[in-house]
Amino acid sequence: MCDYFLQRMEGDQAGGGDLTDIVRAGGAMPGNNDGDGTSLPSTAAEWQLQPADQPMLFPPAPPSASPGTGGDVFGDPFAGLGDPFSSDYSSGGPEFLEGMPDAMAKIGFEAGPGGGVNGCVGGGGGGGGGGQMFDMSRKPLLPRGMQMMPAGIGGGMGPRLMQSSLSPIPIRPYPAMTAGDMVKLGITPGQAAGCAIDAAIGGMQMSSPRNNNSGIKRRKNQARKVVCIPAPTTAGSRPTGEVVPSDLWAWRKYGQKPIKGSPHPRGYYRCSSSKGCSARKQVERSRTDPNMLVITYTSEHNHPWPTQRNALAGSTRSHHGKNGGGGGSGSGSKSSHNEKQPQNQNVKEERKDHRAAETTTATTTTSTVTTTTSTSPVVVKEETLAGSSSEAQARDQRAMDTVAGVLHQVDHRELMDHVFSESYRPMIPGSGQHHEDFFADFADLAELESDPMSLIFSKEYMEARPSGGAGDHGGQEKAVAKELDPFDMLDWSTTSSTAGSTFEQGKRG
DNA sequence: CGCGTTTGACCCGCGC
DNA sequence: GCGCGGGTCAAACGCG
Repeated sequence: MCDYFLQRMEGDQAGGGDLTDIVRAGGAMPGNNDGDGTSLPSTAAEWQLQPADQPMLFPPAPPSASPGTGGDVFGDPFAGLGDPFSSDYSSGGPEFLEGMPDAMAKIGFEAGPGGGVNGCVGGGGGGGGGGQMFDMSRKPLLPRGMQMMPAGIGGGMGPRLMQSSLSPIPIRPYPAMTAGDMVKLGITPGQAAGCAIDAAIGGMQMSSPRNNNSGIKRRKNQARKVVCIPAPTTAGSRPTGEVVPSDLWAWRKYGQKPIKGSPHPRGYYRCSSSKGCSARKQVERSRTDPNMLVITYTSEHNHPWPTQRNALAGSTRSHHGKNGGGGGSGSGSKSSHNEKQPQNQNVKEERKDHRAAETTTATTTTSTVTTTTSTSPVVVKEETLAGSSSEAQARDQRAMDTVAGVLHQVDHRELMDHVFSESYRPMIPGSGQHHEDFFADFADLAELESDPMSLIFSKEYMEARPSGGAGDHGGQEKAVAKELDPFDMLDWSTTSSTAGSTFEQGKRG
């Protein structure tokens, strides 16, 4: 991997200064072992306990966690963040901090040399202006508790972890690569891993309907959102290792293609929640870090959250899996539908949809929001392509490859607090439901007998969690967090077993 | 029966 | 204009 990465990185300065906002979302996830057998903490407590100076590889995805898609047309939960990067913070540094919203202020940024924000991927060569993990040209409204990668991948990418100095909520140190790792990867402090995401965005080709029929232009001017998440590897993986995190939308796979230069194929998914919905997403693994999945959301959902009927369609297969997990977390070996949710869960999803559906999405410029939930590091990048170029395409995969390295984590509780705070609450015309109500609904739902929650905590999920758990915070707290954390409701089930040949094949096209 | 995945073929954008 | 690579279509098939 390293060699490959080096090759990829050689001659590439990570996009120079065009690196943009990359925020790492992530958090404790159900502990499980990744392909490397690395045991990872699954709870906040665990994360905390994780020695800051003991870098870990990217944590595997939790069997029941996903980037979440409750927030926007892309099905992204972070859509609720709106466009936090709307204001100008190009100067970064103190100015940046001052103007930074409360959420951001708590992140504990370190003013890097040159006024840049250290801790951000210094795509531009550390500090100062150049690229940065966060696009300082935009106002980063990160959820409280969110923390930037300490010392930044670009600024030093050290193992040391930055704790939110203001947030009482402990920030889990993200098992990020160490400086040494970066070096091995050929990433210099000046090269923001996060740059990758930007690059990926810029160069990634758009998935879109064919021109001849749909009339939708291809590759250009299409809003999309890139989410980098740890790939479920254990409970949520197929025999072959293919893992597909699910979100709250119903997706139907309509294609798969091997991507040149990548050992992993890219899966193409279309929203099946509603006919005529143009929402699509592409799922592929990071070339350099198989444990990371790069999900690109394209187009918008033209409908509210999956209706119970629609969402359920064909979902029984996956949810009534032989493993009986009942929860969608990649239960059956043949669970063909990773993305489907149990009926009960759909109920909740519908509620969530009320707020999610209205989130505006397409941004006119690049904006990346990386947040960290308690269960999974997630990098979200949202942008509208102004155009495509070979150059961008060239950066594409590099971006993805490095995206994993720039994720940041944030306590999911605070994250959600922000996500559902007034600031992030999507404007919902005709909807009088406020976030308080929303949470109330959550609470109510949590109490339901056959509540999705019960499904979420599938057997696999529970088993995957380390028994010891370093449960300093106590199970009760965790439970509460779970109830309030939509992300935990996400399903990380696997796709059908028939796809087992997915990675082996890769000879299509 | 309806939904999903698989997968070969086709189409299109783009670079040369 | 050609070839490559990526994205989509759609028939075949599986599953509950």
